[in-house]
Order: sequence, then structure tokens, then C-alpha cells
Amino acid sequence: MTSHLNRSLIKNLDLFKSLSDSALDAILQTAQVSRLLSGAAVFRQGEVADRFFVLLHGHLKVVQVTPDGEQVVVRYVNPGDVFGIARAMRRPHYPASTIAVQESLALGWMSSEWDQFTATNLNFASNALHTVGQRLQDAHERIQQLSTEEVEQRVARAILRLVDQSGLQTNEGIVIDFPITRQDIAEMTGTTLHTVSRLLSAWKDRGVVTSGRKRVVVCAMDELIRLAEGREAPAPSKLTNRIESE
Amino acid sequence: MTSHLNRSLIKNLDLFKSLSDSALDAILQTAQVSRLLSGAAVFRQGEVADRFFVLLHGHLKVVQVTPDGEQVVVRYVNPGDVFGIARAMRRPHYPASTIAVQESLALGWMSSEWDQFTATNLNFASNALHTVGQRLQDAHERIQQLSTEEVEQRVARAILRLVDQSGLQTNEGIVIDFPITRQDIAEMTGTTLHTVSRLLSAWKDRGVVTSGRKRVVVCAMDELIRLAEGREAPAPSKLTNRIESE
DNA sequence: CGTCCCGTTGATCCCTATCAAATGTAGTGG
DNA sequence: CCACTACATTTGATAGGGATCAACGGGACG
Repeated sequence: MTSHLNRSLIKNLDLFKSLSDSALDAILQTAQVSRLLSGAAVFRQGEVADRFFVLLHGHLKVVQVTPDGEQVVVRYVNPGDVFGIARAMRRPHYPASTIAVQESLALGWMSSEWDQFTATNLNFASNALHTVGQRLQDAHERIQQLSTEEVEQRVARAILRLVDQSGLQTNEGIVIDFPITRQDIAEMTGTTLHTVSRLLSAWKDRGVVTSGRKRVVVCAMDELIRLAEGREAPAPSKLTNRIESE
Repeated sequence: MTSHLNRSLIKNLDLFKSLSDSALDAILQTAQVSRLLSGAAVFRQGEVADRFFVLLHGHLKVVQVTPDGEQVVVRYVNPGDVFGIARAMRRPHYPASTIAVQESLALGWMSSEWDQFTATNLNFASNALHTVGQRLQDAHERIQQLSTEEVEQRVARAILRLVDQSGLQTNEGIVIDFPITRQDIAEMTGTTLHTVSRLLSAWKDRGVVTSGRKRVVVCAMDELIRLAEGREAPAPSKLTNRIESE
């Protein structure tokens, strides 16, 4: 009799790439399933990092709170991503909280098993290094943006990143397929919800996006890319005029 | 007959912690020494990441330039630090340039040897993960600061970090023991050299620091810490008044 | 001893945070 | 099904922190 956890669930995930079937089975043996309601925390900043996870379905956000209570969104976790691997970096506590922004499903292991995994399979540690390297790269990009770019560019880039990771083509444009507020976007870009709201409103007027409560849809990718690169909108040509412009 | 490269040079470095003596010797066999003059680049952003290094002596700065030519200082490399390990994270090119800010000495290996090292010694990959994890943590802290703190706090923190890593106690205070310009500090904190200069001038007037050309000395750590935490200077009490006030 | 770099300082402006208040939208319980 | 409530969003007014522009001063090094 087989477990309801199927090898195929994880065999294509980055972390487990090129592991043997038997290794995968052994790993699944010790996995625990976490079902998460929207708003539920998988773990909280400061807790002992006793488990690590892979997200199978849904979306999580990783947030850090500063000493004086301000929040920063570190990143969003997408299906297939590993998270909570603080212990593998010899960090005894989670440096941030991870919270489901929609109903989600994750697989978890005890941190103590990490060494087991890496010892059994040489690729495992290398894969983890690859993942963390990617994150480091992302973090540096963000530092660069916070240091040198204006708010509008940063917000445009943040939305492009979200679209890239979780964009869903619909007939009104590409929608970010999980709930996200102005406040969230502000916490990703180092600005305020007010400024984000103003930007989205302005963009909506120009037909670049549509947006509603916890919802953002990109209508004109090209235009958004232009904004992200700091080039202002070109002088509005007759061709790009919108129909209902007066 | 023994090489002039001595095992003791590297045996205490984080990356090589808990490697056997024979492993260390094998590693040293393939090392190349780089002598660097101030201003010399070890490698440049965008080049193929064909080598990785350990800094033995001196100081380097890691800088990224944005598409439109602005620079960001990613971090300073201190003696004992590994750098240039892009390839280990499966990144084919160096994401930043690394430049000596004073005469320095580094040990380098071909990137292709990395796999050799990790295969031979299980701790190696784990140590690397630890190092990169530390950097990720640092990057996130910086993102947090850029997102939520004011310039004065950020500059104060940057200087505290430098003091922490490379502070040297002298009779006029703790000096940062390598050359660093206002521009450099600005590029670490996402501000301009003008603002940094104004801040240092103001701090000098208050007796918190002394500074000169490419030189920063911290006189009152406690005061700087206060600034870094966002608490403004307390109402100047009679006890803390400086002699030549008035 | 001149020239380049680095640092200082003033004046001005503008982006964006902040304060404030109204409107809109989903969910809930009677 | 509607009233009530909590939370999201929008939008206006205002102020201020820093960037930017501009010019000068000073030390180091060839």
C-alpha cells in the first residue's frame, strides 16, 4: 500500500532535482503535510527553526518586522519553493514570519533531517546553495533598486516580478493570481500604501493596469516595463490614445 | 621541501573549518596567490566566474553598477572572507566587481575545483551555505533599513558595521582601518556624498566622530549607537557639554 | 608646486511621507 | 436579505527630508 504522498509531487522541484527515486521515497517517508488557511502562519520570526518546508500549492508571504513594528515583505513563496531553511544556514531561529495569503499546502521536515539528506545525496547541498544564491542575487537587486531608483520604478518592478512568478493570463490582462493589498506592495518597495494607491490609480487612468480590492491586473506589459526602466511614458501618440479619452 | 603557502594561513577560515590537514594541503596545492595594489580589480561584474578567492590581507569592496551607471557598494571583504563564489551558486558570471581599496593579498582557485572540494569534504558545502546564509541575512537587514529608516540612521549603522568588522582602537577613538570616502559611504547607504558629508560634519561638531580625507574615527560609540537606533540625541545635559562650546 | 581628488557648505526644489477624511467592498449575523 | 462592521482603497492638503545644483577650500601626490 502506498502513501497518498506521491513521488511526482516533489521530483521536479529544484531542491530535489536529480535525486534517485529511492532517495525521493525515503525523503517522503518523513514528510509531514501542512494545510494552511489564508492568514495562518507556518512559523513566526524568532521561533526556533525546527522545520523546513516545500510549498506545494498556494502562496505565502515572508515578512520581517522591525524593532519599531514596521513590516517589510521579504518575498513571496510560490509553489515549488523551499522555505524555512534557516537551520541549514546554521541560524537557530527563523529570521522572518511566513504567512499564507491564500489557502495553501506545504510539505515539512524536521530540521534535524537536513543533515541526513545532504549526507545521503551530494546534490542536495549544492541545490540548496543554488537556491540561496538566487535569493541573495534577488536581495542585491532590491538593494540596488531601493538605493538608486524612484518609487514609481520600484513599484513597477515589484509588480512585474509578481506577474513573472504568478501571472495568469485572462481576457482583461495578466492578473496576479493571489490576493495582494496596496499595503503589501508598499512593504515590498519601501513606500506607503498611499503612494502605491496613487500610482495604481494613475496607471489605471492610463490603461496600464486594472485593479480592485486585493487585486492587480496588468493590461499593458510594455508600458509597465518602460516605467520600470525609468523611461517616462512617451508623448501620447494618436495610436495609443484610449477610446474614451473625452 | 614545503611551499611558502602555509596550512595555518587558511585552517582557521570559516570556509575551511574542520577540514583535515591533508585536505587542507591538497587544497593549498592548487591555490594561486594574487597580490593586489590599491584600486586593482580582482574581477569585474559580468566576467565569467572562473575563479573564487579567499582574502588573506587587506580590504576589498564589492560594487555593482546599475544599467544607468550608478554604483552600489554591496559589501566590504575582510581578511578571512571568501569571495567570488558565484559559480558555486551556478551563476556563470560575477554579479559585481571586486576592487582592492588598499594593498591586499588573496588566494584563488579555479571554479572548476569547487566540485572537487565539496566532493572530497562534506563540510565544505555546508560551510559555504552558512556563509551565503549570513550574507543573505545581511542583505535582508539592509533592505529593511533602506525601506524603513532615515538616512541618518542608515549612515550611523553603516559606520557601526564597518567599525565592527574593521575597527582599530586608537587614542583618538576607533578608526576604520582602511581608506573610505564619503562617496563610498553614500553608496553603502543609498544616499549622496553631500548628505554623508553634512552628517559627518554635524557629528564632528557634536564630538561623535572625527574624520578626514578617506578616514573616519568614531569617538563616541554610545552616541552613534543611539543615532543608529533612531533615538535622537538627548537634550544636551551639562555633563556632556564639550569644553569649547561657545 | 601645480593638479587632481576629496570634502565642505550654501541655496533651492521636488518627491513622497504624513495627516486627515471620505468612499467602497467583502463578510457576518440577525 | 439587509444592516452592520471591519478592512481596503482613494484622494486632498501640507510639510519636510534629502537630492540636486553650484562653488569653493584643502590635502595628497607626482
